[in-house]
Amino acid sequence: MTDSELEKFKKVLKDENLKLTPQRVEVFREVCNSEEHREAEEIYLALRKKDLNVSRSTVYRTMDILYQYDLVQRMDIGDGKWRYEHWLNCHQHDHLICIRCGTIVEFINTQIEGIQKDVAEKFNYQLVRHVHQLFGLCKQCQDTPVSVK
Amino acid sequence: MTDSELEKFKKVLKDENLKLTPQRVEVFREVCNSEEHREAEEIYLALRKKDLNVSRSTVYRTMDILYQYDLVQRMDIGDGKWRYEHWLNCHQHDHLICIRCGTIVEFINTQIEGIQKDVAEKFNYQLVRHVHQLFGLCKQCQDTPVSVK
DNA sequence: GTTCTTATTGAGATTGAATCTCAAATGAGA
DNA sequence: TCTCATTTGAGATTCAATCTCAATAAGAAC
Repeated sequence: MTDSELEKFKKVLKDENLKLTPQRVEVFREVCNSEEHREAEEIYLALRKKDLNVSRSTVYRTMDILYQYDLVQRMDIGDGKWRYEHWLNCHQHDHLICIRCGTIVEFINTQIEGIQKDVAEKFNYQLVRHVHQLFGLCKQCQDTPVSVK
Repeated sequence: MTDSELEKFKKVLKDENLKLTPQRVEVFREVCNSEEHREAEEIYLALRKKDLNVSRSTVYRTMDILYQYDLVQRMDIGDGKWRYEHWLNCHQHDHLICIRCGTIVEFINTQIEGIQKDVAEKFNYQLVRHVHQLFGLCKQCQDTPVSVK
């Protein structure tokens, strides 16, 4: 987490009359310093492991704030859990997800963006956001036989 | 629900050693005869309204079977509930979803399919399925002021 | 049609992620 | 430093979905 990222967070808190607490800073730092796409529970456990004891409730609440004010991105791959990723210097990407091992890879395709705009326009929808996820088997899982119990 | 659709369902049940029960047929019929994208609960209530008393458990279980054997399509728009739609004569479409009123419109764009294949290939993923959802405001919601309580 | 075996149903209990509650603790402005 | 509204933490609650298990019913064999 760079200083400018922290400043951005502080500004949002100030502007929204939210308090700058150590817990909130630790949660934000934890998200910023990882390139993974993690669930709230994983972020909570990562903090505990570092002896930064922020409660589960506070992690969930802070992730909500971060998402609400566009400081993190979140995605739902259909298993009922939000996955969070930092949203710094890397706007506008979509995801390739391995259905066996769960590996998530990001991709950018500017062509699709244009098509999305066309589709929305055609149906008179004012586009706000989109979800575009490709599910498949990553190279490694294609080459690894399914283990038999 | 046409006869051929019912036959298809019967064949799946037979092939999988599953029994043809009146409850399963009613659930399948209910899904086939609607063009909506409904949650299991809504399907359950629709059946009750018609005095076809199939239990909630059975509706959930039957939807699982129907999805598992590709007789229905299901989607997750991020609110923690599966929405089901019949999957007859209309494969391969994606969705435009109004973030205010929830209206769901289907769209087909063959160009995107090609791009998806290219992306998967580039990352060495063997493509299995995809989720592509555009969220925005439908025409009506754009023109309707937000009601104040 | 009858019998038998096994799958299915229904009602309620359980799960698990996320949210809510409320007393105690703590920011931050005065 | 004081004050007060906000935040925290722990546990309770919510809600869709799944599981459990006794009662029921499908459907194969005869």
